[in-house]
Amino acid sequence: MIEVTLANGQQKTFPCATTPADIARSISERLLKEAVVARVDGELVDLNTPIARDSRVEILTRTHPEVLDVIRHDTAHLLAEAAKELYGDAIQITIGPSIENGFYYDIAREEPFTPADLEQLEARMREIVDRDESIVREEWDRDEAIKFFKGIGEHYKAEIIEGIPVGDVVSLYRQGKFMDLCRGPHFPSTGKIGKAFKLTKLAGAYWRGDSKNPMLQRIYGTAWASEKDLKEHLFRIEEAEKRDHRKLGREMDLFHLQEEAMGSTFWHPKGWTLYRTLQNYIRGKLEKAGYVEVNTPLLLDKKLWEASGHWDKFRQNMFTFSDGENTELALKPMNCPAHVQIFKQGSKSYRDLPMRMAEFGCCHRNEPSGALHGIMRVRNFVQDDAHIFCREDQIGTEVKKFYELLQDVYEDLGFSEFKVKFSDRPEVRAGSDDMWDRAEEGLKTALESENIPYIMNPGEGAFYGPKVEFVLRDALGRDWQCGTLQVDYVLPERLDASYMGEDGQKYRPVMLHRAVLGSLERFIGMLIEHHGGKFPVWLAPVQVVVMPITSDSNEYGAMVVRKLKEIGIRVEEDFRNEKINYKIREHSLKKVPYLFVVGKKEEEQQTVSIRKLGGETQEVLALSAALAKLESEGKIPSETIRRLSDK
RNA sequence: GCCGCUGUGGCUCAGUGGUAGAGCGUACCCUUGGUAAGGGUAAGGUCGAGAGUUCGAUUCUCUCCAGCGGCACCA
Repeated sequence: MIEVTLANGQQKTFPCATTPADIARSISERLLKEAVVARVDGELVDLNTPIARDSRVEILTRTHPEVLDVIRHDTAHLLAEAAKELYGDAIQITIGPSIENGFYYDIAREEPFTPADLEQLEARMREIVDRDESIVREEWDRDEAIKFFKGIGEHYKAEIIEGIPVGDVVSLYRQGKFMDLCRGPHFPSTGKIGKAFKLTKLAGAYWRGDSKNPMLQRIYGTAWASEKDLKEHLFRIEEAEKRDHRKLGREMDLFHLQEEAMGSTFWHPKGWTLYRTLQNYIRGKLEKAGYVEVNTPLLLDKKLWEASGHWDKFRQNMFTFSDGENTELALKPMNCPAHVQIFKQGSKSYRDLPMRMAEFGCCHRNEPSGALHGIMRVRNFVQDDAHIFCREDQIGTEVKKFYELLQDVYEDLGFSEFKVKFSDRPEVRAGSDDMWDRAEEGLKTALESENIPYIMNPGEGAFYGPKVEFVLRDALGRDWQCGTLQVDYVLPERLDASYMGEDGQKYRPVMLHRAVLGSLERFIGMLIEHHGGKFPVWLAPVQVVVMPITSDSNEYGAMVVRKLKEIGIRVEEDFRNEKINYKIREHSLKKVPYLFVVGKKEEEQQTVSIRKLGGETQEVLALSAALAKLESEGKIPSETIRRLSDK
């Protein structure tokens, strides 16, 4: 007999090898009917997994949040079964995990799948749900399983099992005539999976994620616990499409891209205003945080990149050419080596440290064509880059100061949430293990002493040092890695930077690479999507449009425009011979935060009728009050630094 | 770079083996209208580029380019 503790704390005894299904039945027929998987001592298992010892058992139904993953995984199996039924030996199945919002299955097939195939597959998946096939776990000997999958022509599956140690037992799941290698758990039958799923897209994907391997066809799908959840998800996708920065960039006349300059941005007047506003905002913050701004050459001799180590690792992603004489040059892909050159001019003393050197550095990287994406991933971009040259014992304070700056900026820009990721040494790297130990330790200590919670991101550091990444969550719940902070002992060594210490000896400075926004292009793309184009007033490229009701009020309107310009508001006038409805609609679609309507009444009383973007009503304010309102709302929020400590 | 899809006026998109159409936008005219589209007229296209099949290609085939969705990459 075993003793089972239920979720409500109740204890019951059952015969040995009782299954969660038996337990559910003992509680109520209804629970048995609704049960889909169980959690035994913290681990999710099938309903018919025998329980061998005293355990805590929780019976889960489909509405439990952890079950969603199982639903998605089950749906992936439905897809594989449907595909085998429809295409048989013409395909091989490989892997099909659950992912955020859904699942995918990678399938090997000569012929490409078409959207029509997706419809067929989806219809067949629904049939399999209707058939309500039992899903049964079987334990196989490893070698037997390999033989089995080879026998049915599933060589990818066989290859996966070959990676499992000899003598191990592998679990297979059988549903109808379909067998798949799988760890589980799964629902007891296909009928319970439900039909709140949809196949969404087709894509290529490399076998085992390696570009040297053959390419498989990946079918993506989304799956949910209920039809309602599915609908909501599809609605969210539609909303995201409406906010696409490429679409809004065009509609709001911010920028454009074209073939002749692929991967580079043509900033239109309004977009450039936005860009400059953001840049000036950051510039103000940096100045108050004790940075100095510099500017360095775009073109640098290849020798410098060889010395820094970038040539070795990134040459294929650099734009290089000869000057026609003896020199090979590269467009800088980043600013660090150039900043070291400035540091090296003259001799530096420990008294000069920390030296915080910032640059809105214009970088070029020859990104693979398939990587380009709107203005989010481009070949020509500007970073809000800076390098802090400091002593090792100053790392902690500098990390703290940077973190404060970062929090301050993110808050101003309308982000309330961000995550911190810690990336440690990658496989291919520069510098000794000893150096990496020190760099990783120093950075971790700095984070921990500031009580900054972080998650590990193993092996993802830069080639010269460990990296902290700051990941913003936008209004649609998507994550964007923006800020970064990297500790680097390698470059100062390689490029021979030094300072004189208190004892008159030469020392190597440590270099902290850091950015708050990352690439301005990418950040602006993200800002556009985060705000759906409806920027806070201080960022909006056009803050106010003044529009007279009839041409009789043009003169008064022009005066209002003049007054707004005098106080530095970005204002446009719309004196066209159009109805007020038409103008309201047009400028609302262009997402102008404030529309000032002026007519006879306003002129007589020296007021303006204000319509705020998204509002249904209007507010009539004295002109002087309206000016004061805009002046305060339109101000760049860098006037005060809230949490920044003094140097 | 790899796999798939797409490429028609400024934008969104129809369409056809016999060299093209709509809506919006633009220009002009009428309209002076109080908070999300007033009316009329007109202009505007080498149908992504090149080659091939054909009497004839925007349409079919091939190559290339770019965009889109993924994968790989991301100092």
